[in-house]
Amino acid sequence: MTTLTIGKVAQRAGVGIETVRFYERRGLIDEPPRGPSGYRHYPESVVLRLLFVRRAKDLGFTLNEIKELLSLRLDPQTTCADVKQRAETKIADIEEKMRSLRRMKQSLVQLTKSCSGNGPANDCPILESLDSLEQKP
Amino acid sequence: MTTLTIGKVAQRAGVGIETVRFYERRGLIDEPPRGPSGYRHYPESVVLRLLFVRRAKDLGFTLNEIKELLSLRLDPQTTCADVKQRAETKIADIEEKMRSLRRMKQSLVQLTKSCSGNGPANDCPILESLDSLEQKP
DNA sequence: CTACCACCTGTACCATACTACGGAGTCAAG
DNA sequence: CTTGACTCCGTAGTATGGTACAGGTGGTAG
Repeated sequence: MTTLTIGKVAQRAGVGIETVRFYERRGLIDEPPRGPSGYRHYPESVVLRLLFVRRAKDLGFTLNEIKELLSLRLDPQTTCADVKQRAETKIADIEEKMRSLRRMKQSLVQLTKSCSGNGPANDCPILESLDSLEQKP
Repeated sequence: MTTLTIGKVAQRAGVGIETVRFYERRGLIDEPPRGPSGYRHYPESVVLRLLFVRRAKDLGFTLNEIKELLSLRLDPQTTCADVKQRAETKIADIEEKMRSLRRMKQSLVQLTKSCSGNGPANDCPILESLDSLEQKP
C-alpha cells in the first residue's frame, strides 16, 4: 500500500502543508503513522477527507462544524436525520445572514439616494444620517 | 463646559469602557484631554461619535472603513461624491456576500432534498455528496 | 478617615482560519 | 558524498473586534 508524504497530500488536496498540520491539530484529520524519521505517512484517503473539508467549508460550515459532521459519520447511533438537521440549521444561519445583509443594503441604498453627489463632504446627507439615525434600519 | 468620564461616555453610547479605549487606540475617537490624575475628560460630542461608529458598523462597515469615513469629513478636499462612492462600494460588497450565501444555500437545499432523513448516517446522501462533489456550487 | 467604586496601564486572551519562521534532521538524485 | 528539496516541531504573527485581567491610583460618600 502506497503512502503519501504531507507535501503530496497537500498538493493533491489543493491546500498548504501548514494547513494539513493545522487540520490535524484541530482533529479534522487523523494523526497518520510515522516513519522512523518522524515523517507522516498518509493513506490516500486523507486526500478525500481534505476535499470533504474544503467542500463543507465552501458551504459555509466552520471547522468545528465540519469536525462534528465527520464524527457523525463514525457514530453508529447517528442517523441520516441528524445530518439533515445540521444542514437545515446551516440553511437557517445563512438565511439570517442574508436578511441582515438585506437590511444593511436597503439602508445604504436609501442613503445614496439621498445624496446628490455634489458639494463638500461635511454637508453630505450620508454622513449626516450616520450622525442622527435613530432607529436601526 | 461639562466633560464626561469614560464610564459615562460608554454608558451613554451603549458600549463598554474597554471598547472606548480600544476605539481610541484604533484612531476612531480622539485622545481626550486628561485631568491631573490621568483620567480622560471627554466632551459630549464623543458620544455622538461613538453612535456614528455603531451605526456605520450596523451598516456593515469595518472599523478601518469607519475611520476612513470619519477622516473624509475632516478633509475639505473631499466631496460628497467621495462619500457616496464609499457607500456604493459597500453596497457592491454586500451584494457579493449575498450572492455567495445564495449559492451556499442552494447547494444545501439540494442536499437536504436528496436526504429522506431515514437510515444511518454513513449512508446519508448529504455526507456522500460532500465526499464526491466535483464542481463548486 | 476609610471604604468602595471608577479609573489608569499593559498585557493577555476569545474565536476564526490560517500562514510564517527558525533551526534541525531526512531523503533522493547526481 | 554533497546538495537541495522536503519534513519535523514549536512558536508567533495575520486580520477582526473586542473582552478580561492584574496591580495600582483617584475621587467621593458616609
